Amino acid sequence: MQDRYDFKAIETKWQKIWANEQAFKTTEDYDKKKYYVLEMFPYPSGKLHMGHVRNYSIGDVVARFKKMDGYNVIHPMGWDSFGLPAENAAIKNGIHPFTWTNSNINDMHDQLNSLGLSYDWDREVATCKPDYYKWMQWLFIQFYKKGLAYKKDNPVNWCPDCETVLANEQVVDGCCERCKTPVTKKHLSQWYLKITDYADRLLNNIDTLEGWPDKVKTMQKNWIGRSEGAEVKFDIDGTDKTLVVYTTRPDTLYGVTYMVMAPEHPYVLELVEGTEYETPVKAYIEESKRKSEIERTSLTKEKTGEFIGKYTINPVNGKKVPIYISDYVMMDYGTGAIMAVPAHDQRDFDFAKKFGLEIIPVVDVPDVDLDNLTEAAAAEGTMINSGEYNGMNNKDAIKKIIADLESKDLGKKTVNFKLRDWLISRQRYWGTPIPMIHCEECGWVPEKEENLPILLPTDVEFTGKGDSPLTTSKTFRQCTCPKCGKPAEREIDTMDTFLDSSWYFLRYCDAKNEDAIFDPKKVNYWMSVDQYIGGVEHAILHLMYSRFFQMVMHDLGLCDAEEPFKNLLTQGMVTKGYTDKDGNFVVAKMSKSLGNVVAPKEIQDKYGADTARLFILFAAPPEKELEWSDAGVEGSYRFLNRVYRLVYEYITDIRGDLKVPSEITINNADDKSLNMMINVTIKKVGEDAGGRFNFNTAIASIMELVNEMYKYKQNAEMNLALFDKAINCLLIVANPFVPHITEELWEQLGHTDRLYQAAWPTYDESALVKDEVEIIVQINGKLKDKVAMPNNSDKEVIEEAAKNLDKIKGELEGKIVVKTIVVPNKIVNFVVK
RNA sequence: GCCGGAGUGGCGGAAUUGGUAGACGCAGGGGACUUAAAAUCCCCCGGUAGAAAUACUGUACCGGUUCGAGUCCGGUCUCCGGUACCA
Repeated sequence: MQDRYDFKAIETKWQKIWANEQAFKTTEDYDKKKYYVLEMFPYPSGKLHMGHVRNYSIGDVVARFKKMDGYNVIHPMGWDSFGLPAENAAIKNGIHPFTWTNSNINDMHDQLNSLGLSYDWDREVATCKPDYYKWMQWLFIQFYKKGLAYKKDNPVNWCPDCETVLANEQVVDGCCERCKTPVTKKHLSQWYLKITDYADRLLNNIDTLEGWPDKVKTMQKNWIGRSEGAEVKFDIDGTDKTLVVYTTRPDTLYGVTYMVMAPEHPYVLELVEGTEYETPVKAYIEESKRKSEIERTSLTKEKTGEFIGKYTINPVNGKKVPIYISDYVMMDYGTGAIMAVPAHDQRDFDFAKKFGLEIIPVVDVPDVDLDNLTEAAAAEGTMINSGEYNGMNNKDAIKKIIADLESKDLGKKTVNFKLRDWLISRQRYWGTPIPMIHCEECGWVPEKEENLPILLPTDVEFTGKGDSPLTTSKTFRQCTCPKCGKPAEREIDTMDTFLDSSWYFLRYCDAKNEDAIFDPKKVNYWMSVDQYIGGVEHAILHLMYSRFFQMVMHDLGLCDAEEPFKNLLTQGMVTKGYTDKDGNFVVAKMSKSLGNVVAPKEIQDKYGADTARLFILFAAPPEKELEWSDAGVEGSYRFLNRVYRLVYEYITDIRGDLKVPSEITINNADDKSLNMMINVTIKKVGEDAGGRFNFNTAIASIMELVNEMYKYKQNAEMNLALFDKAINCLLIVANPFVPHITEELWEQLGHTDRLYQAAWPTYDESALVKDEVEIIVQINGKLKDKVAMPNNSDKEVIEEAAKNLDKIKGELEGKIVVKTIVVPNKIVNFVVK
């Protein structure tokens, strides 16, 4: 045999066989328990990176294990194939986005197969293909009919580089999530989905997601940002207007010393018109409009603002307080105006200090000197300076004040959310056309469902400038109104690609259905997804949009499940160390710009896919960061060679032409210990790979089994039947991690069936029981000695044996044993004085 | 600031219910085989003292609960992730 196993030949051989045998094709078997393993589908950039390899290796272990464990496993893959890069390639190289995307899909398909991933390719979907986006359009129309899609003229986030609008969630630190360009505001008429209608449900259901990491749940909760408070009406002195504010601290109403409106507040211009304040106020509004999102929200920013010359009357005590405008108040949260309580809110405090405004404490917070405040006192306390509420705990006062305001029609209890409606229009070509038609007479009308899909036109120009490329089509825009039949115009914007990825997991359940989005029977069998695996960067965007879609589809009667993903595993980043420009060694996420990228192909060529998978799964638990180590890869390769040699030597040298006895007898201590090791490994790997998802420790225990087998082979009297069992078990338990080499060796052993069809072995509980156990002997909790005792010895017997150990005898000499703790099969602890 | 999470050998990491801290691997050291190298196989590998047996010490820091704490509780520090004029 060769020194090193020929991974290239073995891996291509088995990939071909699996494909020919349709090894991982799944059909609905309604009597069988199902398991849905899903990995986030990739954007077909053309090249797989290590993050993909990690994501899909994890998913593949779960899928292969669950299949062996007797589940009807669905493990699909597809392509999130609409999006900007294809369009940019078209602008740059003159290739049509479809051609570019399609060729990338083919490349990536091959790369995925070269990793030996167990996908059912019959369920493949690509969001850019008409058979998929037809149903996307159909779905949009259902949203529209349900009143969940609407068009609104509004200031929107605009990315000048991508030349398109962005949803709130796609603005990160004031910049475009994709290209990092600072986002500006633009006034446009755009389509929105009413995700805010589902805010409470999206929030409340989070607590039912037991299999989700707390981190992700908290991020979603914060993003939804529910707060309870009150709206309070303040009459504006000398006008017939009422300024409504939102506050979470109605208990501080007596501490209001001024009011602030957002510069965009619709009242502002009216209130200053014709007064001496008009000019400075208008200048301030202009200035704040000019500022970018980053400037407006920057941390170090000093408070700015402008008095507008008007006052409000405090409804609780009739006090007159001045009104300011300032950009620290946002128009799109609450009512766009606030009551300012500088004593108890830090932002108001800063503003009051700068503008010399009055500060009145109204809650006596323990350990705070209210007469010399250096910062706002936001904590709980007792009401003061607040008339009839004095002496109450401020938490109780909140309820009382709200009730009193409501009874006098001066305010009401209100719930507010940070979550905004989802802006889904994009001024781009490579996305699903929004199936809406504008008619002069009928307004916006959805396309007739029998006319779907509305295909993307092919006669467009990609200039990268101006409006959506769809405007350049001669045929696309003109149409007739589905309602009245008169000439009308189609919507030329396309959908945010996050819509496409919000329901792909449902389409996998019935990917080829031409008559419906899917068969509910199939979807109800497969859904929810039992295990979803992907990067934590989707914690808010994709995962919340998908939950929203699932709820809507549930409400539309399309499927039973209300939550799409039962369990979620967010895998950590793949990092690698490099030397930065200052000569420091740093570890960072693999990225082209840092030059610390390792291409999967490089590793596969040198060591094979099994080694790549093994290393990635072994080097760290899945949710943690994984630091790439070339030496570690080498080690994984070494291990696979060790396995290969072990099995090969067994076949040629040990078994040879001998017939393996069908009965296994345990003849001696070596046999007993090897047999125990076999059973321990089956148990441990099953628990770690199928339940805890700690693949690193699962692999460690497989390595231990291999070490044990080498020792046995060398030192023990060979028990052929037992060793044969060990060899077979080893291949089965290692198969989910390293499918090619194990499948090959399985065949070499002479099996005529396939390993991918094998059942997970059951372990023998009785084989796990040791005859003799090692008991730890402690004095005052410190380890002093160990003693071997028969399994399940009585407490008294153990204590006696421990006492009689020479070392313990000596230690106990002249001391009084105050107490003795005996934990059977584990420990004896003498407490002495 | 707020909300999460984490701090264990030279390194990645184990220790699942409070019961031998450091499994497994990497790196390192020593040995066997070889003309030699590679590969392979075996042994050692937290710290201090010691030739060794062994003793003491050790899971970021301080304190607590407990017969017993990496694990539980209180406080402190550091790092990572998320988020932020959200009223």
